[in-house]
Amino acid sequence: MTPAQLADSVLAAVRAARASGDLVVDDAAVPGQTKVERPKNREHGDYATNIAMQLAKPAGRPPGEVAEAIAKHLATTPGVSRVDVAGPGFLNITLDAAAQGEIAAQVVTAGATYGRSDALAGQRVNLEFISANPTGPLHLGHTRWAAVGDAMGRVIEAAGATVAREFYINDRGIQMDRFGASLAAAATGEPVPEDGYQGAYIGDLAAEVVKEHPDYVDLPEPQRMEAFRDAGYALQLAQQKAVLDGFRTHFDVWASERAMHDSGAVDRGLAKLREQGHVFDADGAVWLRTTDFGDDKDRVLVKADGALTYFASDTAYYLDKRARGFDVCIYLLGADHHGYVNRLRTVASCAGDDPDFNIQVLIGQLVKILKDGEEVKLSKRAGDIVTLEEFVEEVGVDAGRYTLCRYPVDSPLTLDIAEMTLQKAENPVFYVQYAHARISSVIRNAADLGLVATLDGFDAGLLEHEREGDLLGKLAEFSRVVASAAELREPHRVARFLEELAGTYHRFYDGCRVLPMGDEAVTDLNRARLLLCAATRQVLANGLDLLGVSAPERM
RNA sequence: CCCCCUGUAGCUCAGCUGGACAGAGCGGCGGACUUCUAAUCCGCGGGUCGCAGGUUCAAGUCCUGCCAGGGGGACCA
Repeated sequence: MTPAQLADSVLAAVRAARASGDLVVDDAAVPGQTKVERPKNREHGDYATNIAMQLAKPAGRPPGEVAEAIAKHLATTPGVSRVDVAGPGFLNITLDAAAQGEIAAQVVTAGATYGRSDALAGQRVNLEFISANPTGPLHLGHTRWAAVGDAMGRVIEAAGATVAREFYINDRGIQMDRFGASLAAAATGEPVPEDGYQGAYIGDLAAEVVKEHPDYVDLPEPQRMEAFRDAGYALQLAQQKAVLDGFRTHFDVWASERAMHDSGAVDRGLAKLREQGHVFDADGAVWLRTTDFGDDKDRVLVKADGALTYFASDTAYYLDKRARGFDVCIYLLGADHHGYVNRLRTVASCAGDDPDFNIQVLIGQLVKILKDGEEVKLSKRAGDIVTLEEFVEEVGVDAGRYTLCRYPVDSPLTLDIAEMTLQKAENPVFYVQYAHARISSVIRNAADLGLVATLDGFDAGLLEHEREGDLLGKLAEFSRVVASAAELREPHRVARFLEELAGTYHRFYDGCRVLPMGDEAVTDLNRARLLLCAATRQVLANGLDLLGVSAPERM
C-alpha cells in the first residue's frame, strides 16, 4: 500500500464515520485530499495523519473524540493492522508487513518509471538557465545553474510536464563590441581598452582568431572589431557548448538575441504590447507602462536615439516564448539579476498573462568559493575566475553536479575547494553511490548462487524486521518527493531523499543478512530481501538519474 | 530611501510547503570486519532555531517590527 492509497483510505474512513453517524461535521469542512506522514518516532506507527485535529473545530468536539470516531472505521481497512489515537489527536497507523512489503514489488514492476507522476501533466514548460554572455568562459556561478537547471528539467519532466531547456545568448549590444575591441587589441599587441575584457583567455582567443583569419588584423576599424567580435563569439560559444556537454548539461534551444531581432520577433512583441494598451511615447522614447501593474516606475523600450533597450529584448523574448506555445516560462537567474523579477512579471501582466502562472523567476544566490581559507572573488572583467572547466577537473562531474544540486538555490553557498578535493570520500555523493554499488555487489553474488530477484513467489509478509520496514517506508516516499520537487522547483529534495535512502539501506544491510551464509539453504526470506535490494537499487538509480549523476555498479 | 535572500550544533547545511522530545555530514572521543563492498554501522558529547511581539489546539516553519550579513536599484550590461 502506498502513502497515497493510505491517504485515500483515511478520507474513506472519514466518510464512513459520517455516514454511520459516529462523526457529525459539515461536508465543506472535509478536505478533498489529505496526506499521511512518516512519523519521526518509530513508536508512532508506520504512518500518521492529523485529520482529526483539522476536523475537531468544525465538528465541535475534542480532537481525541474525533480521532476515535475515525479510527474505528479506518481500522477495518485491508492492510491496516492497527490504528492508535495518540498525543493531541494524531491517528497512528500500523500496516501489515505484507501491505507494506508490496511496495518493493511495485518498484520492481515499475522499474525506471517508478517515481514518475502526472502531477504536472499537460504543462509545457520553458526552462531558461545560465544564459551567459558569449564573451568568456563559463564560471563557477554558471556551474551552479548548469547543475541545478538541468536537474530541475529532469525532475519537472518526471512529473509529467514537457520541458524545453533554453539558453539565451546575449549576442548583441555594447558588451559584444567591447569583447570584439578587446580581441582586436590583443591580436595587434595594443593594450586592452579599459572598459574591455582583461582575462588571459582573451589573448588565447585572439590568437586563435588570427590563426584562422590572418587578414583580420589588417582590416580598418570598425570592420576589424566586428570581424574579431563575430569570430571570437563563434569560438567562445562553441567552447561553452563543449564544456556544458562534458558536464552533462544539454539544451534544446540556443536562442540568439541577435537572431530574434533579425527575425522581427521584437517588432511583433512591441506591436502586441501596443495592442494591449500599455505602451506610450514620451520624451522622444517609447515606454511600457509597467506601473499599471505595481512597478515603481515605467520602463523604456526604445531610447530617444532609436536604439532598443535590453528591457525591450527581454520583453520580446518572453512574448516569443509564449508565441512558441509554452505555458510556463521559468527563469533561473543569479541574485545580481534580482531587479528583473518585478519587471518580467509586469511584462507578463502587460501582455495579458497571469504573472503567477505563466512566468516564474527563480533567484539563485551566489556561490562563494574558498581556496586556502580565503574567498576567491569572481570578476570576469578582471579575468579572476574559477571556470566550470576547472571546477570539473578538480572535483569531477558526479561530485560537482551532486554537490551543487543538494542545496536549495536561495541559500548562499560556500564551497571550499580544498575540502571538496581532499574529502572526496566523505562527500555525500559517494555515500549514495556506494549504496548503489553495494547492492549491485549483493545482486551479483546472488546470481552466483543462482538467485535472481523476481516477483514469482515473493512473500512480502516475510519482511517484518524493523529495518526492512524502515526501508520499505523510504521507498514508498520517492514518488511524492519527486512530485513536490517538481512543483516547488526544488531538485535538492531528491538529493536529500537519496541520502536518507542510502542511510536506511546501509542500516538494513547491517542488520539483515540478505544472502544465505556458507552452505545454508536458500529461504523465502533470502528471496524477499533480495527483491527489497533490487527495489532499493532501482530507486537509487532513478533518483541519481534525475540529478544527472551516475549510478556505479562497482566502486 | 526602497526591494530580494540569508541568520538552526565548533564548521557546512537539511528540516518533507504548521505537527508529537529540533536533524545530517564533517570535526572530537569510544566501539564493531574468520563468510553478502568497513567508501559501512553503533554509542557518547554538543543548539536560548538572530531578538521581541502576534495568529493557532500546535510555530524553526505563518504575520508584524527590530538587529546582523550578502545582493540589487539605471534611457547599465
